[in-house]
Amino acid sequence: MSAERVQRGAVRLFADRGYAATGIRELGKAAGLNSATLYHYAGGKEDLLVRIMRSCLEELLRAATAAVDGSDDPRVQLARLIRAHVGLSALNPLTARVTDQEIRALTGANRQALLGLRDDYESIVGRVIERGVRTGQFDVADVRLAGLALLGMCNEVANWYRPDGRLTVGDVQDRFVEFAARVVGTAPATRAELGPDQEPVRLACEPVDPAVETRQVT
Amino acid sequence: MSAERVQRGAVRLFADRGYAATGIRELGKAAGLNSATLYHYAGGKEDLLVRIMRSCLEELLRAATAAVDGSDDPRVQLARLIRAHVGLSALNPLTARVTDQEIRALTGANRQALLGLRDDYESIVGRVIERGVRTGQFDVADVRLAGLALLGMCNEVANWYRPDGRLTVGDVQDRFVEFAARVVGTAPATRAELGPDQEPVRLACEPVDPAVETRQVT
Amino acid sequence: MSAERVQRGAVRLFADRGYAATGIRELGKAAGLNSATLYHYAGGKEDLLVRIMRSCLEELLRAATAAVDGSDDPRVQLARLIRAHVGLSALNPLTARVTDQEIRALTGANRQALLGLRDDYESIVGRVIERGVRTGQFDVADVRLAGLALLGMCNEVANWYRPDGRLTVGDVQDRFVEFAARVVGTAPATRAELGPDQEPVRLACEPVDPAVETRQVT
Amino acid sequence: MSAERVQRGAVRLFADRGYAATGIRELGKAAGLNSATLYHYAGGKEDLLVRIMRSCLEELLRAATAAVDGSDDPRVQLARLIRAHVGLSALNPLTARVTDQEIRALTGANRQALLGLRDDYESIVGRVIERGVRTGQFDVADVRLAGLALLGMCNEVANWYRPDGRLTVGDVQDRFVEFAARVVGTAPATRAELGPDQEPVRLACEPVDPAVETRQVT
DNA sequence: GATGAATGAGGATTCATTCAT
DNA sequence: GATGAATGAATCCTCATTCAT
Repeated sequence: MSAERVQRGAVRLFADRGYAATGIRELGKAAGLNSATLYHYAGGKEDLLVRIMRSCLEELLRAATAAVDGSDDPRVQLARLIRAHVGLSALNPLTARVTDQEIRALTGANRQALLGLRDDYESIVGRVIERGVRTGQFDVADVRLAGLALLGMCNEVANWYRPDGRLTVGDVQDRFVEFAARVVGTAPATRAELGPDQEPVRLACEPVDPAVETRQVT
Repeated sequence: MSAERVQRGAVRLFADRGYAATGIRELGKAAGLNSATLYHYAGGKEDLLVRIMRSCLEELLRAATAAVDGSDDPRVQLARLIRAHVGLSALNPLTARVTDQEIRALTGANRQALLGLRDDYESIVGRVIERGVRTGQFDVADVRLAGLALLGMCNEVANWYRPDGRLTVGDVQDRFVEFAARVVGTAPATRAELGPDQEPVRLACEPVDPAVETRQVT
Repeated sequence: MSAERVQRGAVRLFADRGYAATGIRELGKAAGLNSATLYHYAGGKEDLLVRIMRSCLEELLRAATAAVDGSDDPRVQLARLIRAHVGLSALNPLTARVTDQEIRALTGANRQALLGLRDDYESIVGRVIERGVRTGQFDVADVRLAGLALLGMCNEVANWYRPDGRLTVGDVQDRFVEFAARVVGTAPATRAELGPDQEPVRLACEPVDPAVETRQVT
Repeated sequence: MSAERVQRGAVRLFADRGYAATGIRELGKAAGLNSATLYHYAGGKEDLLVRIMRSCLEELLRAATAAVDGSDDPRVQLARLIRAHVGLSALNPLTARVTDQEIRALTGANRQALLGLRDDYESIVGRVIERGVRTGQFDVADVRLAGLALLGMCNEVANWYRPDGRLTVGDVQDRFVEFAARVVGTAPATRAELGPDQEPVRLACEPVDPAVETRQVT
């Protein structure tokens, strides 16, 4: 399908140069299309970006909801959230990077809608920490700050993870679950507690060979 | 001095819209200058960005070096590093954000030079963790990952800290020192161990009233 | 028949926005067709315009010829000409407007052909005035100017007449016959002199509900 | 002054091809400027058109007001109005044509504003006819229609008058004053009644050598 | 008879930059 | 030190048109 080829080319370029610095002709060339034809599939540059970001945020939100719904134990919920976030970011680093950095490029209703999705996700994380603190399982002085620290940690995974690097997605998930547990002052949930692993989803818009310059994990 | 007014206006706009999306006439207007006059002070758009980023990275590097030089104890070094990084980011959130996000906008030698500065800083952090692990004070399974987690946490401070928010710079520094200590599996250095506080530097290019849309800490 | 639906949609759009400002996709949408299908019926944008204008000018010419042929009395001929022109314009205001204003949009042979038709019509009017002056029935200082004044008066009917307004087509015809007679310094021909009324023709390309913004007669 | 050269070139092209069919690059070339430089002077294509049309309508309105203010006699007022309208159209045929035909090209507030000016002018004409009818000097069955006929006659002057043709501006004014008087059923005001002649204004935006294809008076 | 896909050319506008004043 | 004028190149996007299906 051609619409996906367009998106994949766009994600690579947006991740590399940034949305504003990427021209429509470049986007066309990356998809093997005339720049005019691109409008047939994508309907404008911002629409293209919106669709990419929306697919990423909606999947993140879906995965986060599933993570929280599967258990009542904040320790387990937190571990699953981290696994979901890290997994999605590591499996789709370019899409995740674009989604994280280019919200400012959106205008009007598009911006509001996607900011809303992002806020929805972040408040899921916040509520899990709150509950952990209430149950006494977590030990955090400032719930809001702890959430921001965790989100920061996870968000940046997309900036350095490389599929062809030293670490598998599972490795990074495991380590980050531990980091997160430590940040909130609890023991990481065990594999047994987590239940069957939720495979992170590979997004249709994520380029297959992310040969993009980035900080590589070695 | 007018060159500083130019930089401050530029930082605000770059942080808000991004470098590529900011026009040189906007930069001029923000500084109260004709766009042609701007070339007198800043000598082109990329030069302007380079100077901003260089001042930020050099200060970060200076502060990190000072942090490490003042002690041999990895716990103390880590705490001081975190305080420096968080302090600089929180006191200069717009500049820090631009510095973190716009390296990709640079070309040729400028890019290489600033990537070099960033790597220099990151390797200081890496070495401190390594030493902590070697001395047995830190408990980390993967040194590289721990460094990335800490850097991620700290880098994103610039994305949400607000001077007029609920928390002082010192508050955030204190909490993040604790988070960092937990991530590497150690106890945070006490105030006494840290010695006299190194005041974070307010950069000349940081706008005074950062009334810029961002995720606010509440 | 679909070709007529295409023409009707085109006339409305051309009359509203102008030929050059109307896109071929708009034309398609107005006819409920894909823009490619439109080529099947109309064979290109200019062809579409030519056919519209030609049908209007040919009808005008036909009606003018019939008006002149029916009598030898310049007073009667003039009255019939005016009735024909005003009737056609009022019954087909959108088509008439397009025909009057968009000759400049035509190229090459198309332009020459339609300019020819228009000139043919105008010289019929001119000859009637000339004859009236020669017979002493008309009192005009400058034949050419009188013709231009009459044509101007009648041409603009298409710019303000509204079928759903206060006046019927017949009303306007009657008044304009009187105006024209006065301009050339004669008494208007009576109904009896005119003979059986020639009903103005409703063109196939004229949209049925001319809900187009125009100066309304109130 | 360069801004006038821009306007003059624009008027010629707009009158010739129409606003929508005229490209910005053509406008630039006609003024001997790069298309980008044109924005320096004119600030966009629509702005350029608006300024042209406004100058024409404002002058028309000014002249009409002066015509009416100078006398209480509807016959005199009418004659002066016609002289003003015809004079302005004949002295500035290209500008007048553009002003008359391109209102539809305007958008939003621009359109409203200029439609307002046009309506103001037309209602001046309407009121003069009304008064003439009330005083019994004019003999018209339908005031509104008489006004439309007069306006139509005068408006089209811009479509055929040529400065280098057979007739002077004064000739056309004289004849049209007579036509108008006849249309409303009165005797034309004499030169003595009219008082000192109001010279029609040559607009700054009217091209000096109107070598533009048009119906020539011969 | 109808259409989605495709394209080169061109639409208006803004770009970063230079330079004479 | 400061600026208005100027420009070629680039911006995003729409144009009219063709053609395989």
